Amino acid sequence: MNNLAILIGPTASGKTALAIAIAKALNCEVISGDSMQFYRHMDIGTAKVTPWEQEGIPHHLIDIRNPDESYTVADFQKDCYRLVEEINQRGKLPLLVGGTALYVKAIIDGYTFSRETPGNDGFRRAKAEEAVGQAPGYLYRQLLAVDPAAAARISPEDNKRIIRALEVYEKSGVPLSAQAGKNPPPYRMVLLGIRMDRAELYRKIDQRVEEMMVNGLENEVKNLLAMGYGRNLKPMQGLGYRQMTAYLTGELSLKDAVDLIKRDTRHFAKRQLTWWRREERVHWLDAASPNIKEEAASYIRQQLPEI
RNA sequence: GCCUUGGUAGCUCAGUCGGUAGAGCAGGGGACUGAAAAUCCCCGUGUCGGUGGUUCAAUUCCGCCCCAAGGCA
Repeated sequence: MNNLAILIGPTASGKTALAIAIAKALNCEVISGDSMQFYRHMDIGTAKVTPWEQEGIPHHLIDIRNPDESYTVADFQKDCYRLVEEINQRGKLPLLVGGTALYVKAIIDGYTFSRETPGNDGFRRAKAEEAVGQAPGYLYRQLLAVDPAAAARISPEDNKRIIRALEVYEKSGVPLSAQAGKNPPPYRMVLLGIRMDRAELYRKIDQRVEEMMVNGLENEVKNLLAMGYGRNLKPMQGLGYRQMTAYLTGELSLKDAVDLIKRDTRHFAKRQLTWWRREERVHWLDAASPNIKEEAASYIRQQLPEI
């Protein structure tokens, strides 16, 4: 049976460093579960592990797409399952390190994505335009008609989810609610989470944003724009990139842009916490503990005795 | 020293023609199945600067005091 260790925690909580320590102690290869680190040329704003920091530990699913190439949860799930297999075959332990909770959940719960309906930008744009000028709830009423079960779980204001549900129905003929299920992989899994005092977390976030500025976030975004990667691309709407683009086009002062990055990152961290707060499978480690590395490694050893 | 304008939620401010007050932001909680660092939902009691007075009733009107900003000297 394949083993899989997973490390989760909000942004700036210290996942990267802890992952390296665990990997060295337990002979791991790291699989990145971060929806922004898939993209090349986006290093500073995503706080991507540098080659130096990797200390020779293999890292997967980093720098695998250009910013204008799509890479979805379903793609990730497929790649991650494959990697878990391969790494186990090498006699090593895969360590999934995730900031993007949806992606990690897709792995550990085995989300079953609808087969024939990958995202279709054309459809989405057309749907969004169709709703312009219509009464509120226009798209939601369409969804109620074709997939009431999905509609019941989606807010009438949440147009992105409404459009996706309509997309699945119209492209496949099968309601989203009838396709979305779970099929967890038969792995022996250990799930570790980093817990940090909220005020401390927010201080770390502010500090990290300042460091990104010193490290040249502005130039990184300038280069992306110069390469032709515009603000409409998904990864360019990520934290740091969106606000810096607004600064570079003169819509924000530098100070306002930096303040917004900090604020939006705090909001993001808060949302990340919501995903895991009541997840009983997580074994929480205190970020303030001086022995966190040893605690992490020994917990994994204890849960996966045969590694 | 005098004049003016302010002092209301953590911040910026609105408001009460006298019946103890509400927005935005911050902050908190939640949802999440092919955009997810995205998207969306819910949560507002605070000596209304202090102190006297008028009044059945003052955060609101009046006096004095304190603080801040601007102006005149």
